[in-house]
Amino acid sequence: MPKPTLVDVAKVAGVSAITVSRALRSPDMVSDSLREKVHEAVRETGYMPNKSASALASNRTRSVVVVIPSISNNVFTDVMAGVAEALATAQLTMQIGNAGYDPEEEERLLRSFLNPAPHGVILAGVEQTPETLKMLENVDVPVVQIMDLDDNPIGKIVGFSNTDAAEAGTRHLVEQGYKHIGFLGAQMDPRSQQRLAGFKRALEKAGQFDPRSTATTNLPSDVQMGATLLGKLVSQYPECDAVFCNNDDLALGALFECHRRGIRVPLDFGICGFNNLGITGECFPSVTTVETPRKEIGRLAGQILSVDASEGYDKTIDLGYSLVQRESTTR
Amino acid sequence: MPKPTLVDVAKVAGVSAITVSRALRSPDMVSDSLREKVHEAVRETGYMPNKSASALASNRTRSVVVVIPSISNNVFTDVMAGVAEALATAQLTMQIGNAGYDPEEEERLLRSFLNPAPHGVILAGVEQTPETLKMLENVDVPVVQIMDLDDNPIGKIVGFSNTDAAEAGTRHLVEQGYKHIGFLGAQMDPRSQQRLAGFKRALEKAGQFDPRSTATTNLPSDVQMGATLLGKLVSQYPECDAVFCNNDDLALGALFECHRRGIRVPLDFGICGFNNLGITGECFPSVTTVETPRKEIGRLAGQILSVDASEGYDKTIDLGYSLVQRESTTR
DNA sequence: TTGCAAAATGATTGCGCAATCATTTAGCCT
DNA sequence: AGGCTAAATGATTGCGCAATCATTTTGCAA
Repeated sequence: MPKPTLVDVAKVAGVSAITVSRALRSPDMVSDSLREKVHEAVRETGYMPNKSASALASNRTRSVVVVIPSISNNVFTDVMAGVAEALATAQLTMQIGNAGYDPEEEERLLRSFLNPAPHGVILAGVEQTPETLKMLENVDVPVVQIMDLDDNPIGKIVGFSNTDAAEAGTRHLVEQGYKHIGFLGAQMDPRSQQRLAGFKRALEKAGQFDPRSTATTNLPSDVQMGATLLGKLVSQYPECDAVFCNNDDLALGALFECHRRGIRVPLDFGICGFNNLGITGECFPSVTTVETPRKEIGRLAGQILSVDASEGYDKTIDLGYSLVQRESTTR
Repeated sequence: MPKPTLVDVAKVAGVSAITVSRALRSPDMVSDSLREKVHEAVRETGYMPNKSASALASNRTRSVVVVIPSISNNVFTDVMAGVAEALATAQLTMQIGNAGYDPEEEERLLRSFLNPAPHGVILAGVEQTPETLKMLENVDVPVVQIMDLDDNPIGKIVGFSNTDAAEAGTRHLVEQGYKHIGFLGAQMDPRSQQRLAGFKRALEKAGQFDPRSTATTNLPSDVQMGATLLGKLVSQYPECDAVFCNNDDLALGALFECHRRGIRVPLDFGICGFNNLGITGECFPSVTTVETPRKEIGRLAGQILSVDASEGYDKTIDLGYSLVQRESTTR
């Protein structure tokens, strides 16, 4: 028994194939009785639409392409969860591409994903190659960039100001009275660079910036790297009495390294993270961090691509951030 | 300028369309000179194959469907990363389905993903509904189950024995001299139940099992829940002096709660986790855990589905586990 | 050279659906 | 009832590719 097609359903329902197609896709265009008959026939035959045929005929898929820098970074899995949630209600599926923080790879992935044109595209950041921009223009597919802000996005952009967020976190350390504040950063992608800029801005405003204060690497970011970088920082900047971390993994690594070295947090040393992953609120001492609306960003990006006319949304949507003060900076 | 098709490339190369198709898909079937000409024409036109048309004509996609219980669980993101890695080399893409620990939802997702037939399917565990099994049989698509073992998988199965792994972790606590060992578990899916069974087996063998020793919930598992469950455990089983946790998030939550309560780890209380997420090796004290080969499982599952004849692989592949002893159980 | 098999290339067809255009039916006014 | 418009339904076509079968070319032995 081969898979039933529209024609098979049509035969059972006693109507034409195109009517079945319409009954399923645009229910309001057919009469009530017919719609019921068609649904009955669908149930009877176990019909499932062939997505390839649909895509080929309409030159559009029901799939949103999401290209993220890393599949194992909690930040992006939160985003993905939000996207998935939003798309589910619109009967759309999600195609994940893992670009590994490389715009060229992003371009390669997109190229392979754009024929046939997907329903929409979600990209991280604004660092697309010129070829990518050209490609997206040619295909005429709705694009939402995420995790950043820009006055001139490809389509729409949903995110927050990494610079401002990092500045807020750093300023908080200043306000808590820390005098020699350092910065830890790994996987220094453009958004990390923005956060570094925000860090510098806060310290320059406070007249506290020291050129020895930043310890960064382009290696992947994880808890262990946080410990390593903290070691690097205190050896190059011994007076250092607090640190703003580019993300929570680094912050946790720094915290644990402080434990190991007998540095008292927050008394001798303040720590501020970035993102507000769940664990920062639970560990001991709990870690102050800048909360970012990751899931909400994903959800909104998915929503924007779900509706036909996304005109209701602004071109640039700033979902903001908020400082979550906890024990690691409260002395 | 519309997207170039095979015919356009063929015109430029001065050959027939089907030859272009062959030159791209089965390079050994065409002469060297022709292959070169075709590639040149592809470059010149910027041709990208239309995946829908290809899938429709061949009744197969180049996409592997991965249905996992949770998109925000680190365990499964590690698996996904492994799958993605393996598929990339075979020019296959990955379609993610998020089943939310619900076999019915898994069935719904699969139903929508199976027309046209994907290149392969990866499913977590062995708890598929009867309808799911029937569907998969009808479609005749290669299936790899993961994260568990079974003598009679749908196709192949790659994983480890959750029962044995948990027994090993619990036995380690026994061997370290802990006398009243408890169990923490959240999101009690079938694999968690197996781990609970392994826990009980170890304690019964040691003659130490106490019915008050298990604190579980069906709520989602996270660090906070670990803290909550530890509280529950010590109140219902005050003599408790060690705990085996169903996963590392719970173990970390338990560890932090011990800090808060002034319980000394490992001296007064031993903690063993499950999975060996990176952070367990870094926190203070570092946490003993049972390492599971998550990424390797994903990679192997992807590999099996990448090759045409997966006959080289056993039906059931046990990738094992290993105990990683750290400070939290070393007194 | 001829003959023949193997290798290389080509022509035709249909996959299942949606876009487009065509036709029928229902609803309503005069 | 006749005439009209809008709503509902149908027929035809082609999307771009790969499967299938057909034809041409090449290599090589006798």
